[in-house]
Amino acid sequence: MKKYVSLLKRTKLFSGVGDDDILSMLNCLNATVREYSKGEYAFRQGEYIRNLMILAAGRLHIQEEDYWGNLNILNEIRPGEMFGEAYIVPNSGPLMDDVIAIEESVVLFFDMERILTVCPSACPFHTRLVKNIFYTISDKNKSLVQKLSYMSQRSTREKLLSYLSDEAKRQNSSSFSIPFNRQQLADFLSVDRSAMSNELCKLRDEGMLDFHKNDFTLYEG
Amino acid sequence: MKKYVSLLKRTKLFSGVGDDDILSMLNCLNATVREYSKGEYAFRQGEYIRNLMILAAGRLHIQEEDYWGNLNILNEIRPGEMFGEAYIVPNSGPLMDDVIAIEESVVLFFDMERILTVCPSACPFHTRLVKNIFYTISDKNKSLVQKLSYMSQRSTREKLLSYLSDEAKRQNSSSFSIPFNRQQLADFLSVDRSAMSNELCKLRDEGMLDFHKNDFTLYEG
DNA sequence: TCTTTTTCGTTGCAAAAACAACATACTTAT
DNA sequence: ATAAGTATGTTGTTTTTGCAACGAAAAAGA
Repeated sequence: MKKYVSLLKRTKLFSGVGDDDILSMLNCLNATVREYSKGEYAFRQGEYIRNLMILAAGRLHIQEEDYWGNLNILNEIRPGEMFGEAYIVPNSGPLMDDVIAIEESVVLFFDMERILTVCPSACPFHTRLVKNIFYTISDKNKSLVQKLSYMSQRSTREKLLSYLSDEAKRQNSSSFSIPFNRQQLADFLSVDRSAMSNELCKLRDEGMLDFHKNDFTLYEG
Repeated sequence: MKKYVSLLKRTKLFSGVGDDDILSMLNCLNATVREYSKGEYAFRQGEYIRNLMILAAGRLHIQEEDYWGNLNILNEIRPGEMFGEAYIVPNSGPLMDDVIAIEESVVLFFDMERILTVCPSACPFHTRLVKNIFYTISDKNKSLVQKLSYMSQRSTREKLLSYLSDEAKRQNSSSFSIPFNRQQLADFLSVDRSAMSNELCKLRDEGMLDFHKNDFTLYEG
């Protein structure tokens, strides 16, 4: 387990916890390791999950196949990222996705029941851990809600406006940079790149905004 | 505070906690109450939130106005529901939405720091509370991810198929009922009702599924 | 510097969705 | 039972999007 400490201390879950404490917590949380070879399924749709996982190495895809067999990649998990946190809830039902290792991967398993059943005497950093998990999930929640608010707009134009408007708010300025190139932005908003590019230029021509590469400026009506 | 106990025991947050324990926990969590008149803002975009809230009575809308002044209602909060849980994270930045009372409303405030800083000696149900919050957020998270996976489909047809396919999985049967009428389903998937109705009928004519009102059946290819 | 690759805007076309309007079936209230 | 209201399906028109293809600009590499 020792060799994972340096990775874990950089994760959100163990942020602010010292090396020694991480080690004792790994024990406290009943941590176990499993390796997956490329192409192997870590979990399959229909299984029940009872652990919180952190990917230590490799790369995972969370994907689902619909009733008619169409594949859809929902998320890519990279080293240090937590997953499975949404399936810990009792009676949350079986996993609806597949989790597949697209590279040789190493996964750490934590006993979820032990995480939430606090043991302050034995493990002084337990409270910190609970907070960290809580914060991580809250953060994820927030970004999901935001993304949903972009995606629920009907047109490409409205999606763009709500996203850009939000970024302006977030960065507290009508001039700001976005972390996407055009293709990535289109993928993020689930629209066609060329149609989006077209719409952006229309908005520019209408005087609602201006941009140079990833730098945008919004103008008042 | 006593008069809120019967409401609180029915919330997810205090599920499994007895009346007396709820009362002592309200004290432990520094609970406070505030009333809002119809049309009054509980929070405004740009404010910082440091509490977890439960709506005791009335109705709230979480809404946002974009840079150009267009209003968008993101969520409706009903009595017993928790909100603000995503803004507790330190450095999570200011609130991006407005929270407005659309009816005379009563809101309970809980000190978030006290929730996560567990005090097992004084308050035996604290662990239970932490679990409940965790479960609530996880649940919310899960449904957000699911909805996002429907919404990220490009066409109405694909949105329908991914949603219906998921419901079949969830209810573990190719025959199942959905909790929406057509208009609600269209709103949920952010598509036009008549176009969706049209697409449903096409899918039926193609032999992929069948439906009577809210009861659906999916057929193998 | 020159070449290669990637990104971005632009266009035309086909497909799909939004919209509006209406007919029918179904519910609810009286 | 009847009338009013609501939900759903249907159709035609307009608008938007997706798609494919291409050239210019920018970035990355040799």
